Amino acid sequence: MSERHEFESHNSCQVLTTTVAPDAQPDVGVAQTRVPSGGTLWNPSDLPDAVFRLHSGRMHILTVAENGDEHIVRVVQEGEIFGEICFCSHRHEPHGTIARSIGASLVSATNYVKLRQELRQDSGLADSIIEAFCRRVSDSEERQRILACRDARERIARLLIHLASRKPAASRTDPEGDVQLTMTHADIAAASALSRPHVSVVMTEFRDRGLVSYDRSVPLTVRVKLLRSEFP
Amino acid sequence: MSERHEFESHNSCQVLTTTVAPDAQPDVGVAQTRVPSGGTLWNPSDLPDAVFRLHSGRMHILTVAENGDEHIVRVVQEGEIFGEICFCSHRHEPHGTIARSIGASLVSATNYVKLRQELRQDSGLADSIIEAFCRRVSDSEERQRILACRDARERIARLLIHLASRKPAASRTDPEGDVQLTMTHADIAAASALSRPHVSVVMTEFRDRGLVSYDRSVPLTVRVKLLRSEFP
DNA sequence: ATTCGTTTGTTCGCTGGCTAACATCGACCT
DNA sequence: AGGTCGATGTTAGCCAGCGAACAAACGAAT
Repeated sequence: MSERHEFESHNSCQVLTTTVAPDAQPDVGVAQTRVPSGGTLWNPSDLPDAVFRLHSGRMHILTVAENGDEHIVRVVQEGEIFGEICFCSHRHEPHGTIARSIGASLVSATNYVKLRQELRQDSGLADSIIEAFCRRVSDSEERQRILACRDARERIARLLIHLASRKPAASRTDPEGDVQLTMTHADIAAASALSRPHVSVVMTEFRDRGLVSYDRSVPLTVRVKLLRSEFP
Repeated sequence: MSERHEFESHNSCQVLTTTVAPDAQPDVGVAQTRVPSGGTLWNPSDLPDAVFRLHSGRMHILTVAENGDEHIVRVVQEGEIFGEICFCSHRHEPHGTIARSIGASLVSATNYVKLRQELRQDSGLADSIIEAFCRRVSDSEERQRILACRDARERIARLLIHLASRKPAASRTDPEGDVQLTMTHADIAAASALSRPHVSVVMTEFRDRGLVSYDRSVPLTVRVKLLRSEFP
């Protein structure tokens, strides 16, 4: 691959690290590696030259700050493609993330040269990757719109609607269209760029108005239709 | 192409509309169409089945609200790929945007079936498209980070740095690293989700502190290094 | 020159959300 | 049981930024 591109930073090409192709076909006849529970598939010092497919299990991609704080960048589900591909001149620098297996996982590995060959043969793979990108960009742009709201109520409402809509249909069995989310007020605060106390205030108000329901030890349920009608 | 994916909305697959592959090789021997100044390449009622390459000129992709308000979604530069590709079940619905030529433009057209064929033959094209996606996601995520800043000064500073960094190196001839941007305070306000008056206040302050320079009829110059040192 | 529209500068009162601080609840451990 | 820890509820004071409103400066059109 050529080195035509000199990105200002490594960010632009790090994107694929966390881009997934949800519906790519599982490879047949490719060697699979077993990662034990809590094991790492790569470390911050590894070079970004590998692409993986998760056949079973679950992986967290996370950054570790100097003080040891961990931040989960992405959760990889079964069947997804993930890994480190780098298109810029920083390709030969380590990437700084960790891929940790939650439970035992089965993965197969390849590299970007092979991936590109596969891309040319398997048009379904290309579709999957392009779709994954489209989803990712669409998600990111929606979050921008949410953060651009100046009203806290609206910001939280839109965030909840967005998160609920993004949940795969399989996990949304409720006939009313209600969706369960497992996140704390602090998580909502972080995602909406609001303070945690104010999130609690607004959420309490939403609960009183019947837009959401939750309690200590009762998970958050979002009444999507109601929220949508109140925040058009 | 299969119709495996049923997106919740049209948004996820509309992304390619405005995704560009900046460094794709110009086609050789492909028929080129001339679009006169102010002419449209597509209209809101057209179906999203075409992909274009802009050989020369400039195009605006914009939405038109009911009241006639226009909103520029993207500016397409020479050499970029753009158009309407749709991977979901909404493929046969019109897309609602207009592509208008700013000055006379020269474009060549294809469709997504051909594009995918080309993808399999021309690995450089795949690189370009993947890189374009990576840039786009990276940009979008940076904007999220900017909007998440609670302090107006920091928000504007980061936005200016971001916009300056995104400008192609060719247009940044200044040895000091200063970058010129052509946008009004209202534009900055829209991009940073702040009120226009407050943007003016902060910008005046920045100018007094020498972080930027501008005046009526003098374009905005961003002193990137200075800004970076003040807002780490 | 005059008019018009657009961009920028500036002020003022108001309020929404922040910070800080603390209380309460429930789960989990031992 | 008690103790610990994280999540949630709640309040008080403060201030950054909003909205509204207006003035000034400039360009373009007539």
